[in-house]
Amino acid sequence: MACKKGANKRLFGDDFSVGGQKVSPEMSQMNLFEDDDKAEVGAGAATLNTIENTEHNYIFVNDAKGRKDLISLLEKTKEFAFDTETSSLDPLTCEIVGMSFSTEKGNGWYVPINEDDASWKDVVNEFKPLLEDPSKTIIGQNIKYDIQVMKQKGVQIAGTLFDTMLAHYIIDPDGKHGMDDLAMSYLSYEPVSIETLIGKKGKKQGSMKDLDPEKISDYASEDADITLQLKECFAPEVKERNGSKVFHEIECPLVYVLTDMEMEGIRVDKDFLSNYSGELQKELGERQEKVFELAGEEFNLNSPKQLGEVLFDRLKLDPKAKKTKTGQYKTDEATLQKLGKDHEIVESILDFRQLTKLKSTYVDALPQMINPSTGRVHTTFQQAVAATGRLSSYDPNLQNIPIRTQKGREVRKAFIARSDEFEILSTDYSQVELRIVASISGDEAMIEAFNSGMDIHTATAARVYGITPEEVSRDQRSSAKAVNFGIIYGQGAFGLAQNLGIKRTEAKEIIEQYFTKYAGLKQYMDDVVKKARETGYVETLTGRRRYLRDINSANFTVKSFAERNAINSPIQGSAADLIKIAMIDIHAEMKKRDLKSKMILQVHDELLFDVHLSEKDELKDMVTDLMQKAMKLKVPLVADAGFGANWLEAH
DNA sequence: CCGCCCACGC
DNA sequence: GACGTACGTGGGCGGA
Repeated sequence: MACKKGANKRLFGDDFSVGGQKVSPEMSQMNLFEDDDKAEVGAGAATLNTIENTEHNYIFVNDAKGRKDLISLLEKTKEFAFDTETSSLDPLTCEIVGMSFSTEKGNGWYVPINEDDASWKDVVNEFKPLLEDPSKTIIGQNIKYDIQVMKQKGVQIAGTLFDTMLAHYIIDPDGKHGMDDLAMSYLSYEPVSIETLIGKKGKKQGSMKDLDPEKISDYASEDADITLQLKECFAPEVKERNGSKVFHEIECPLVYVLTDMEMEGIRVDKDFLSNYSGELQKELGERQEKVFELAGEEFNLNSPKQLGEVLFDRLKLDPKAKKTKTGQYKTDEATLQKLGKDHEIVESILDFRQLTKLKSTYVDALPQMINPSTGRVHTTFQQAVAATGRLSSYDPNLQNIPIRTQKGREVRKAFIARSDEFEILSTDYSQVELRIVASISGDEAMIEAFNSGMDIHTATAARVYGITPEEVSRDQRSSAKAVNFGIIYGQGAFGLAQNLGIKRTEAKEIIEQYFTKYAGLKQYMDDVVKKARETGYVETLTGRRRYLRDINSANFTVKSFAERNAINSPIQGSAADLIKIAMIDIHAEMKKRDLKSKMILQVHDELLFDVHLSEKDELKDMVTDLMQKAMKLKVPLVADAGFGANWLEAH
């Protein structure tokens, strides 16, 4: 079968049978298939088929009759691949240029749309009932994008989804999930590149909108065709790898949730940020002057290279200064911190660094990301990037808004409710990863600690130091907290020592005590690594797998890294599964109750809502309840909630 | 344009 | 004794 990773490695010519294909009447434009002009094959080289040498029937549908026939054909099929062509990559502002469909291997239809024509909406509306039919299965590659485009154009896709990108993410989360990569790996096929249509990436790249629709047609139909073929390929593979539940019940339904959250966006207070930018600028100038004065010269303080040379070549602050692998001096926070507090310059440099980061990454960047038509910022959640199963957020990244420092936290005041009839609700899981590790490992002591409702770090300290919870000191609690976190990441004595600023031997003792008291945890960590060695993968609570190819590596460092992944991935991944389930449940319930409030953000263990004042109590109760019930663990799940005019107040 | 360094979150 | 905490995104620098 062509449907196998690495199929592209095989010699050309052994998988050309397209037999068994039904040929529909529409296949009148069949391109004749030539199989004798590509016989030269480099030894071992990948040989890819292309549109030029592959049987296909792609149809350009540019009149009312053609569309009517296509729609009635699609209405008779239970599932089809769907793709949109657009004028840009932003689904909220782009124009739609066309839609393509495929129902079986080798076929495809392209329906051009021109938003400059008065009748463009009529064309879209002809397809509306079909696309809004909840009984269809709609197959797409990164279908969230197409759903958003269509929603923007007034069509609410509602069917069961099969996203080939997400399917491959389930099959191999560490892999690449782009369509071209997938087509080459699994179908031995190299799709027409978008660059042949609109030019190379960069400023000069053209737009689909400016092309002759007929020129787009084959490219677009091919995309739908390939997507359909990938679906055929991935569906059994997902099942084979125990991924049916996480794929069909979590990832695909989540697409609709993320669609709505992204399109909803979040309101950002431009004036507040503009004021704050001024304040930061003022302080930045002061810090920089201070540094230059103490250094005795001016230089680019944003350049780690120049800074390192000033500190270590000129001022000779540390004769044993560490260098990076590229030969520069290390100047990161930990390094500078160690130089000692006696150097006044260090404090000013670190202040400058913090202020620069805040200003450039957040305070100045966010207002520029406000969508002029909604007045809100709309992040994109990536669902197939983090190998553990977590989401990521970009453009802007709203999952790394500062909170640790006072000056950083201020930024959160800029995230505000949509109007004075709304407030922000923040709900977050308490200690979710530790609860999950307690549950997965079955460690009696940790389960008991959570069941007692005690503060977990205090409970841990009491155990490790053999004292009562009341006797636990601040230092003991923070040591215990550091170990608890270290456990999740597979940290060793070295890391813990560094973290706590203690000797390695001390750290080692603490860890040993820890594992004596939480023997079940130690057992879990050993077991999961052993399981990874035997099977080659680890799994989350929903069956989400991560393959760890390096788990038996002869290279100590590489193997150790894989072992830490073996420990961490099921924990982090199960937490990701958990909140995704909660999001799907909450989204469904909000829709069912037809609430005015909206879910707007997810930050790994936290959800953010824009809440109508009339729904405050109802929503808070419903959300925390569904979060806590999302999975049944051996320990209680606890979700906390808070309201505020802005994100800082609510959290 | 891209790799590196650094820093923000969970 | 190696090596030294998981997962991300992004800004600015500096060299190609």
